[in-house]
Amino acid sequence: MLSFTEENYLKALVQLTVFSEDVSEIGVNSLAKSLDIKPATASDMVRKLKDKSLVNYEKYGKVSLTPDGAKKGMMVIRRHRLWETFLYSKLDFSWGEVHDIAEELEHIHSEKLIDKLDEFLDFPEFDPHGEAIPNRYGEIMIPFRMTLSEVEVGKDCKIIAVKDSTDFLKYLDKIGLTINDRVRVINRETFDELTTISYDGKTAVVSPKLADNLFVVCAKCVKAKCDC
Amino acid sequence: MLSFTEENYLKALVQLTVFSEDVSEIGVNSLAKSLDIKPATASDMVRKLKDKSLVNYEKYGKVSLTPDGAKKGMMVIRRHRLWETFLYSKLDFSWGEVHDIAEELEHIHSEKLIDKLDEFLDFPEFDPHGEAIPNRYGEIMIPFRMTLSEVEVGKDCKIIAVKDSTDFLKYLDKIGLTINDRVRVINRETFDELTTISYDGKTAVVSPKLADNLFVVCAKCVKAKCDC
DNA sequence: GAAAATTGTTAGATGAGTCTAACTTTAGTA
DNA sequence: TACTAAAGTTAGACTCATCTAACAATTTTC
Repeated sequence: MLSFTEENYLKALVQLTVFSEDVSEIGVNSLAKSLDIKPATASDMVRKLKDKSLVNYEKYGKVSLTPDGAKKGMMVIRRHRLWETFLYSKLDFSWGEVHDIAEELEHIHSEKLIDKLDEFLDFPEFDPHGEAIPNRYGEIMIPFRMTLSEVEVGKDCKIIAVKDSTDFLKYLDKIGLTINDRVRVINRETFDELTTISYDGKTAVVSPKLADNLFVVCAKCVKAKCDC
Repeated sequence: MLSFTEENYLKALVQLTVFSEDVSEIGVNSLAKSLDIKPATASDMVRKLKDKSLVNYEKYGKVSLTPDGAKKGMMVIRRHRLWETFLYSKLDFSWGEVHDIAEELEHIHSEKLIDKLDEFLDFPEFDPHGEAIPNRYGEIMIPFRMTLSEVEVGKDCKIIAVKDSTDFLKYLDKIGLTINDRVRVINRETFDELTTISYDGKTAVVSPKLADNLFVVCAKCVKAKCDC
């Protein structure tokens, strides 16, 4: 059984490699930085993970996950995202609150628990931040993502995820936009990229900064890339 | 913030003192035994807990909980029992499976999480084993307990708890008895104490051994001691 | 009340995960 | 290419929770 700490290393490695578009290996320094520990500590731990065949590594080289390590890291992420979904949709926590609690819950080991939780939540595909949830085999659909900035004028779309910064979330609350909302793009100025949208009977003008941080899918086909 | 380990000590102490009818202090040896560790380890830890004002202790003396220690231990038990209830009633786990998973879940710290979970479960008073769940202030109603053996012939009662041994649970499953069932006592032989009961349209004759291990309340007033 | 049994303490060791400080290797640049 | 900066490693130390082995205090029993 992996320790709490080992799981965190694997999770970080998945996030830094599997979920990164171009990087599939990474240095000890950046790994340490992402875990907020000293390189010396990470160096030791990477050796330990290599001994357990969870990572590939040679002294002074790069770190990458073995298939086994990737699967185990992916399961931590599965647990994290399922718990976040539970907290958000069943216990009524806000977006901002779920992460820290899920950081603890993700280390509860029972596989049966997670599969039952998955079923209880009706096999959600995305967590409250719109991140895809790996299935019980550790497989994940990484969807193409379209932002509100990319939606053509006249089209309808649906918000599936948002950039999770406190200020941004507060602003969204204020203008009454939330996940799963349907939004129509009414106009976009070529001069300054200000976008006029309508949703829920309201109309608003939003900045490109906001539009860049709202991830959406086509309201018709529910895809990020389509010809609708 | 208390460590996983410290919490387990406090939990054990609550179980050995607060929940014990006559004992309110305990020796290092029995504490060690109940935690399945060596007395030497417990001895050290007790000193540490004393330094944190969680227990009262003098060398070669007895251990007892301070009010602060008792409250913190009680909260671990609250978390444990609420999670057990969640696993049993929402995720459809069996009685026997919930304990081990709850042993891990009980150490998730967020107070808000537990209060929300409590609300989600509709403020249950008893866990699936029929044990009372402490409230958010660490207060607990320890009910008088009546067993099926004590119910007078002709009266109705409701099963609120069972002795949790695998064999016993299997037997209950087989005869179709479960928690929350209403049972009427039809007859009890003075000779061998065999009790005839009816429940759910069925009739069964049960041994004193079984009847002693089924905890019930009066079906009318939902109390263990009553004049109904 | 002294011997035996039980209970509890201390000292020293271990492994996990972390740190700092000093050193080594690799990579980037003038 | 040689120097410097960045990245990585090693050694030694610390904390936490545990152990074993030896010893000390207390309680029980005859």
